[in-house]
Amino acid sequence: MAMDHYTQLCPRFEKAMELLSKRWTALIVFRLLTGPLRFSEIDNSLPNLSGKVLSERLKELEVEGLIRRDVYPEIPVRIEYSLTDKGSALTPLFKDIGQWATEWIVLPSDSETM
Amino acid sequence: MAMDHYTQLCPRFEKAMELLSKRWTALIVFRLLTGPLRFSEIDNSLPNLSGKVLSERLKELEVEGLIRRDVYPEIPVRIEYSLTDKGSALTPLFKDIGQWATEWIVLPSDSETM
DNA sequence: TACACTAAATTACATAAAGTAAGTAGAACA
DNA sequence: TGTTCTACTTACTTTATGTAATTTAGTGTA
Repeated sequence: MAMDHYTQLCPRFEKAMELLSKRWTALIVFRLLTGPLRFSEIDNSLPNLSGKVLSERLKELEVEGLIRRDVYPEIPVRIEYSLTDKGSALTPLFKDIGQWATEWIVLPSDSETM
Repeated sequence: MAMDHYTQLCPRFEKAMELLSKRWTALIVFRLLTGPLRFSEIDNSLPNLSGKVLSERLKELEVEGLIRRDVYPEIPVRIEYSLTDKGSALTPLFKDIGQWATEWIVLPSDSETM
C-alpha cells in the first residue's frame, strides 16, 4: 500500500533529476558553459568544492556523456574539460534558473532600503 | 592567487543553485507542481527520501518562501503543503529538464534494438 | 483516568557522502 | 638524483542522510 502517489511518469526525467540534483554537478556544467576549462580552473572557480569530489564528478559526467576530456601532451600536460552537445543542451535550463533568481531571490543586501 | 576564474556573476543565481541543487529539494517542489500534498503523501511518493530529511526540507522551503504549510484542524489533523507563487514559478525549469531528458537521456531499455 | 487512534514530526543511532591535507604519477629537465 | 608541474588519489575527519523507534497533539472511548 506504499507509493500511493508514486507515478513513475517518466524514467528519463527521473534519471535527469538524479544526475542534475547531485551535489556540484550542475555547477560544474554551468562553469563549462563559457568554454573548456582545466581541472585546476574548475577547482579554483568553485570554492568549497574539493579536488576529490571534482575528480569524481568529472568522471561521472564523462560517463554520462555530458563532458569530454581532452589531453594535450604539452609540458606539463594540459587536460581540458568541455561540454558535449548533450551538456550544452542544458543551456536553457540555466537561463531559466537565472530568470527565476532575478525575479524571486531576495538577498540580505536588498533589505537595506527600508 | 586562488579563485582565478571565480567571477561571482550573480549572487542571486548562486543562491538559487544552492537551493535547487540541495538533495531532494527540487524533487519535492516537482511533486507539489500538481497540487497540495500531505507530509505522508510526499514521503510515499519519493522512495528513499526519509521522513527526517523531508521534514528538514519542508522547513527550509517554507523559510525560503517556496511552499506554504496549511493546517486543517480535522480529526486527525490534516496538514497540506503547497507551492507559493515563488515555487510555482519554477515550472518552466522542470519543463526544460523534461525536454532535455526526452532528447538526451538514453535508458538501458533503449539499447534492446540493436 | 487510562488507553487507543491517527498524522506529523523528532530523536538516537548507523551508514554514506563530502571536505582536508598529504601523497602519488608521469613527463621534462637541471 | 632531485626538482617542477598538473592532474589526480589516498587516508582520515566531518557532515549529511537513512532507519526505526519514539514523541506530540488532538480526539475518542472504555
